[in-house]
Amino acid sequence: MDGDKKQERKKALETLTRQGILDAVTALLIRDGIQSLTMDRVATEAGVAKGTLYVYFKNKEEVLYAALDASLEPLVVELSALLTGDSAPDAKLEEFSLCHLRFFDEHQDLIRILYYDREKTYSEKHRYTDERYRTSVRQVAAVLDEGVRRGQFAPLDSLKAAAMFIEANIGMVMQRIHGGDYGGVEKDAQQVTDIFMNGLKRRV
Amino acid sequence: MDGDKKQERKKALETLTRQGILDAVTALLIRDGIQSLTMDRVATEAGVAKGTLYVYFKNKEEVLYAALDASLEPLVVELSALLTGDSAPDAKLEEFSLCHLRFFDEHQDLIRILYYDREKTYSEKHRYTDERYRTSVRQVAAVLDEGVRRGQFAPLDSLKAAAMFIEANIGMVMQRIHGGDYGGVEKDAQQVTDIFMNGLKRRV
Amino acid sequence: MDGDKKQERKKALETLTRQGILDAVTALLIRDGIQSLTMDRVATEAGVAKGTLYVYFKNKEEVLYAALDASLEPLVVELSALLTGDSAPDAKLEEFSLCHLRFFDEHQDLIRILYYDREKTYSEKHRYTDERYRTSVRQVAAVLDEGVRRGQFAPLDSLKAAAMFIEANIGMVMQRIHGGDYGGVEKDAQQVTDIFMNGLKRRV
Amino acid sequence: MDGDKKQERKKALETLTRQGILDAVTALLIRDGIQSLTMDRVATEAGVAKGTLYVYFKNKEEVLYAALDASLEPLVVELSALLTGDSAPDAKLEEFSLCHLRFFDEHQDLIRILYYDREKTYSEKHRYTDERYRTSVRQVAAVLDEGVRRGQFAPLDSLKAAAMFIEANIGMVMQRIHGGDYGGVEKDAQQVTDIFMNGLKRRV
DNA sequence: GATGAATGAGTTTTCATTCAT
DNA sequence: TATGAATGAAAACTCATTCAT
Repeated sequence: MDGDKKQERKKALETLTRQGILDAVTALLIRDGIQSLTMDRVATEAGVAKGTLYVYFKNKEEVLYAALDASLEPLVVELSALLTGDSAPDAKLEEFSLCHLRFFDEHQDLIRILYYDREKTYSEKHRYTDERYRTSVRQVAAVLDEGVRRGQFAPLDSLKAAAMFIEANIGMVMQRIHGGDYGGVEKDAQQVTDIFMNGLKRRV
Repeated sequence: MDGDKKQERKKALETLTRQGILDAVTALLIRDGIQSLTMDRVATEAGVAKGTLYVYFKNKEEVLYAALDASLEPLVVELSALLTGDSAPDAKLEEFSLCHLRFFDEHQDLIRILYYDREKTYSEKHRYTDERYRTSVRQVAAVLDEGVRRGQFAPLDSLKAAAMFIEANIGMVMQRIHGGDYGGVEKDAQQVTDIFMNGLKRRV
Repeated sequence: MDGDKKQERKKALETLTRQGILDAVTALLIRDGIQSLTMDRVATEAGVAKGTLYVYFKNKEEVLYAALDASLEPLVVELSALLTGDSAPDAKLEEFSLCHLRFFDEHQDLIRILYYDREKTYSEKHRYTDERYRTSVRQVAAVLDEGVRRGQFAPLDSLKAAAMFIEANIGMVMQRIHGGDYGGVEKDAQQVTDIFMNGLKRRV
Repeated sequence: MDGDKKQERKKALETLTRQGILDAVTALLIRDGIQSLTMDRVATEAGVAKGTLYVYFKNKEEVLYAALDASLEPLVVELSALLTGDSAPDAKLEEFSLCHLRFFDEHQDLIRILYYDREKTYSEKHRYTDERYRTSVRQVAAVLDEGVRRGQFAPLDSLKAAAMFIEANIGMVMQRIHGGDYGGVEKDAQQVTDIFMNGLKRRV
């Protein structure tokens, strides 16, 4: 039967429009920032009518939410897999830095959206970005705790150290962006690792 | 002549109004965030007419800019003094952490304005907050360079490490806020210092 | 041949769809009022695609028109039959009240549609509801005229008295609804009849 | 001092704008009905900017509410005074009819707004019109009760009879409008009175 | 300087209707 | 016939800014 095929093609088309909208949002966000993001512009950029946006999304907030979600999904998934994997704690942190820097090396402009526009994007209920952030903090903290248990790291307040670590990575990314650095990710990841690994290490 | 006195009184009154407006902005910013800051509300909160705002400031952007400036001035001045002072590099970093944490311990809500609302606040030309941030990065980097020169710290990319350090401090503040921590600033500052000092230390 | 059968079945199905749409409209009208009636909701409620509505009806107005028509048809037919029947004028009025109250006792929510949403529903050309109302007025007026001719009622402006009578009945229904009365229709019909019969009666 | 004068003039001007808006709403309501009432048109009709509407009223609902309120205020006040006055019950009802007819004779178009657009105008919370209507019903019912107590009227369900009476008066107005009647108010009021007085009268 | 009424461009959102499949 | 994705005109509402007093 070709009913299935039709269904399939239809679904594909739908996804295409939806994705087109999300891409448009991301593009606009990167190009002009969140302040000047209007539904009008999104529609124009996506090449659809304004009304179409409301066919796929309930309101502006949802579009924004979905777009950020889609953009950051890969990073979130990768980091999460990495942190909850089987490697040793120090290896995990090293990987984390590398992964983080690599992602934003390829998607430099997303950092502005992710970290500069943090919180403001959403209404009070919807702090999704923040939730994602909190999850990262907790996962890193778990890794630190494991390191302490294994005697690799000195005892510490793991949640706070985790926040420090993550933010330090962000700082590194931002500094790279500001300095116009492209490439050389490994060296920078190394520096983060060096400082933190030594800083955390149990001192004998 | 009492022309002078009049002039004086006038000036004093003017300063009072101006300050009143800035205080209103800060209060509103802390209370409701940047999204819901309107000139209308500022005027109401300050107890002046809407038109008065435009007597003292060119436009909304300028009001916001001035208010943030006024709020963060003390911190900026203190950090700047500290970083460009005569202490040893490691002592400076330690002081920096302590000072940073202390300030946001007392003005917890300002961190949201300062770091979450970063960039979005201003138009392209006016990245004042960011400028202030860049200055801090440079100053910390200078301290690190000095530390390297003195052989206290291992060689490093000082700008990047500076960004890491500053962001790590911010991470600590945010974690404190999230955890609802009040007080105990010294212990947390100690953890930042511990990790970074050991991390930066020249290894023999 | 089964062409006929096919045709038949087709027609039956068509009628089913059509009726389903009308039922959906009535249900929505009763549930949420006319303000929130959208073609989208009608389609959803009826379980058909939005486009289908336009297969069976020219536009929203026609759907609404047809739905109200279908809902009120029974009452209109009954009242009309009653008023143009063979009973005596006073009996007719008595029956009218009873019938009117009974109908809206069973379909309480329709009164809102019928009398509150009167006129607003339609464009200038289409005052169908109103037309139906005018017909009722004329029919009741004819009954009154007959009563006058027979010497039962005192001479009067029959159209105006008819309007009064009909509206008085509506007033009774609304009061019943407002008071949350269910049942006891006969007693209330009796009061309408009592007042009007005595009021109209030729005084000797 | 002329500070007072200034204040006065200012207030007068404000009231003028406000009243101008309300007049515009009433005019549009009468001319085109409630369906086509848009804030845009109100602004144009009132000769002010759209934004000005929102300076004086919170939203569309409030404008509508205020306009109807202002239009019907005189009638409501007059009827209320009349019904709660010192006259005998039958005189009150007679006066009511006369007053009611007279008002709508002069403001024929308001009846459409008042009675056709009843309820639909407002959101669920705001049934002001309806509240006004309920008050009238109660006041008339009180008059009827008083008539019963005095032995002028036969015992009855006063609230329901009151609703009947009021609606009958509305029916009369609508019939007059439909018939294009102008003037002759007294005769029509007489008919309402005749029918109801005789209908209500205690029968011996 | 101080006021605050008035502005109007700009924004989000709705929804009846169309049309290619 | 039936679909439902797409449309776009129209509506409500916001708010920084101006300007006459």
